[in-house]
Amino acid sequence: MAVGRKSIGARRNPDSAEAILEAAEAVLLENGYSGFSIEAVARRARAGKPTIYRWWPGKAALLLAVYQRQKRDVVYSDSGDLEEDLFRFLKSLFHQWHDTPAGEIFRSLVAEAQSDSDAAKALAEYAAGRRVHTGQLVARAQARGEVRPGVDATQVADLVASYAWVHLLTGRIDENDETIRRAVGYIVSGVSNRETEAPDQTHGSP
Amino acid sequence: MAVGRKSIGARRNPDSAEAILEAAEAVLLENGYSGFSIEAVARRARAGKPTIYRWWPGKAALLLAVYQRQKRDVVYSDSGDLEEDLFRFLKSLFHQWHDTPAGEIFRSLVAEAQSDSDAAKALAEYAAGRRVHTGQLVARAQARGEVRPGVDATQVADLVASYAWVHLLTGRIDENDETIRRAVGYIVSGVSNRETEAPDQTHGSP
Amino acid sequence: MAVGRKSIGARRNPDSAEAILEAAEAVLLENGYSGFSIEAVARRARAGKPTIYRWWPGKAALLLAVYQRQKRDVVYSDSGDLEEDLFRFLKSLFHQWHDTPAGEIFRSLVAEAQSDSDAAKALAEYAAGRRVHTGQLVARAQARGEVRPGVDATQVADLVASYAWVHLLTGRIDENDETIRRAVGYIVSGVSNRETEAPDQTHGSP
Amino acid sequence: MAVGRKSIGARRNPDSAEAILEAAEAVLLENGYSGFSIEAVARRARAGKPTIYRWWPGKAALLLAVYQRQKRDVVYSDSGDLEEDLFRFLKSLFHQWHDTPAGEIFRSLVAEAQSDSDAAKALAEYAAGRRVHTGQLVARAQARGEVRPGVDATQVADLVASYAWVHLLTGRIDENDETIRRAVGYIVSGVSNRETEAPDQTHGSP
DNA sequence: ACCTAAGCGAGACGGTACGTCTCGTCTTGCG
DNA sequence: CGCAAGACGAGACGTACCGTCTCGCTTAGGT
Repeated sequence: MAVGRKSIGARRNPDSAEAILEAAEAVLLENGYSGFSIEAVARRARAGKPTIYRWWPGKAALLLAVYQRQKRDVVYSDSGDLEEDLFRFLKSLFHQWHDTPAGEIFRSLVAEAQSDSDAAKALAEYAAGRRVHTGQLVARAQARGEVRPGVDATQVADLVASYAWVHLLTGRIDENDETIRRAVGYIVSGVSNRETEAPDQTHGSP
Repeated sequence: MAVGRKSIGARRNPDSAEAILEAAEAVLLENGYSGFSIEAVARRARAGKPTIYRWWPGKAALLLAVYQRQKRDVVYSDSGDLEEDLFRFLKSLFHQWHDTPAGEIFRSLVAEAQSDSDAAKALAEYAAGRRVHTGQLVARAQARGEVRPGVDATQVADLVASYAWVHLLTGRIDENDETIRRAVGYIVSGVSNRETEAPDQTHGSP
Repeated sequence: MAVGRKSIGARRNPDSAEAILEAAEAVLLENGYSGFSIEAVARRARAGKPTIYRWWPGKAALLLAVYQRQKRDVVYSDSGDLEEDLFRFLKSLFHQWHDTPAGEIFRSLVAEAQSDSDAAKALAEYAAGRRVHTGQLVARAQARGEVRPGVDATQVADLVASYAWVHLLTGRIDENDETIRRAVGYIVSGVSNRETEAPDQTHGSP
Repeated sequence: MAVGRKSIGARRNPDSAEAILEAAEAVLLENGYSGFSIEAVARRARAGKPTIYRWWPGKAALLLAVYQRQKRDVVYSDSGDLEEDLFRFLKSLFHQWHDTPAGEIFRSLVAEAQSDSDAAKALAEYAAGRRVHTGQLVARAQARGEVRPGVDATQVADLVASYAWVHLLTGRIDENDETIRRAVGYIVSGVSNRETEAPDQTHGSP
């Protein structure tokens, strides 16, 4: 906690930016989105409000910066089985959202995006990027013939991501493995090439 | 617009409640969620703030009431084809969200739920209810053998609803028909019983 | 505490009036003037607000009624010595203000009179009446030749009453006897007929 | 009327304080004590409410500040005759209370002091100071042998001030000269050293 | 014996003010 | 020129009372 941080002359002090982001994350974690205010962040960071506004135009931008600062180490496995890959991806994502500030931050960002157009734009761009990224899992499966050729990989990713988002937004990121796997199964078998298979006899065929 | 609305005795005046909900909806539409405040609603409804607080504990509850007041005439068709039914459902939902205040209200409600636990609880309950409801479409298809026996109808509804929610929250409710139909197709064929079918050659191979 | 008090037909129920005045006094005593509100009185008296407003036009009138309801047993002695009579009067008044709700009530009434013209009018009338009344002490002394003929008895009473009021309003009703007696002495010897007397060598010349 | 008043850095802006006090005085004058509210003052001063609360803890403190801001130029003459001095003092005081906002402000302050202990304390201190101050008139007369040695000058001032206060509080500051002079006469001759005099043949002996 | 008139408790109504919070802007003085 | 600091105008928050209104009830007095 940088105490007595001062100006480093006529230029931007990166320590301040860092302290602000850290404080923002801490405030978000401790008091939730409703307690997240520029004032609170400034107080916590021992920074002046103008210093925050100088670097980020407002709450939304700060929130976004906090989210992007999170090092995202979601697993993008390549087991050779799309269903397994997507399951692991969701598990990893839910785990990250559950055990790190990332979930709270992302929730806040989505909320903010509903009233702030800048945040909305940023979120849309971010989401599109993630869809393409996650879509590569599907595209890979498609390349090895696991998925039918005509399938839109990005849209499959959209379905998976939407499932994850809504679980986050409705407080269901502690969903059990079986349920997650089943959901993934519905999607994967919907795009699968293995037509003869009779997948997902959920509760086990004898 | 009831002018000079007064007390009707020692009990709630439905006119006031109605005027407040109407005003809330109007404020939300005109100024968006960020401009939605109890003060603004009171002003618009020509009601005292305490009158609002008497009936709704806060912003979240009012928002929820406004949403529930919306007469929801989403189409739950029964065409005998699940894919068609779900497509029509999504189309109808997107249309309602796009052309009536419902979309803006629901966006606001989801946002509110990220910081207000009452709203979160209410939203969770509401969402669960809708999943069951929409799930009946799937259950019906299951009953007529269109969907495999082991499939969890509610969870299929969850996938469909999640797709819709995220589209709303990321400003994509003007999604084109083909894309929607494709997404539905992925899910439906994933739970379908018609194993021999080669579904969804989306862009049609000649 | 009259429970379940009801209407007694098409006329005022004295029990209600009584209960209201009693409640008003109690509220004033317990919470002071700042906590004295029609709502609080109604609550305490288990009376409807309109019942209060039906009989008293507002806070001021109620306050006045409460004050007048106090049985005032201020001593108007007739010792044959004006100074003694006035001293006893002040002592009695201070004692009453100190040991009964009367003081708090009167303070409140004076305060109310500064913003409410009805209370002001009522207070003025009341004060004028008291001046005349107390003036009789002086007039009696005048009749027996103790006070000079030209002296305005009412005005003397005014001086004495003013002294008392200001002591009440500035929290000095616990003034010690000697001081009170001295003040009275100044006034009385100012109107006295005994010109040869050298009165009130307070701190005693031997 | 300072328009577009802004912050002048991390310290109090005297313009704001001044504007607030001025507005407070104006509100008090125009709407009386009953119309005197922090909101009204803020509105009139084009100031935010927190700016007021930052500098004054509440209504009472603001009222007191407004009163103290009044430049008090009450006449303290030294004619060599105590009766004349006190008469002129009262005349000057009544005139000030009548023709400037001072009277309304002081009335309000006394009223406030009946429900607010801070105001009560401040008023008590102020009043004590004034008694000492006015007492100097008497002490001076005492020094030149006009007043008996044992007399408590402060207490005489108390009598005079009480007379004035109560006249203010009961709307009698337009009292005629003769009456005022007579009242002063009663007090002065009560403490006078001139024992042979037959003062105050008020309505004239032929 | 019925009817009507008024009082009763209750509590909702449209308002205003309270004192606190955060917003985003502004200006200082130090480094 | 960046920085911490914090005051500024603005306005929303949720609560307390204001004085008015209407309800459903009681009861008495006039018919």
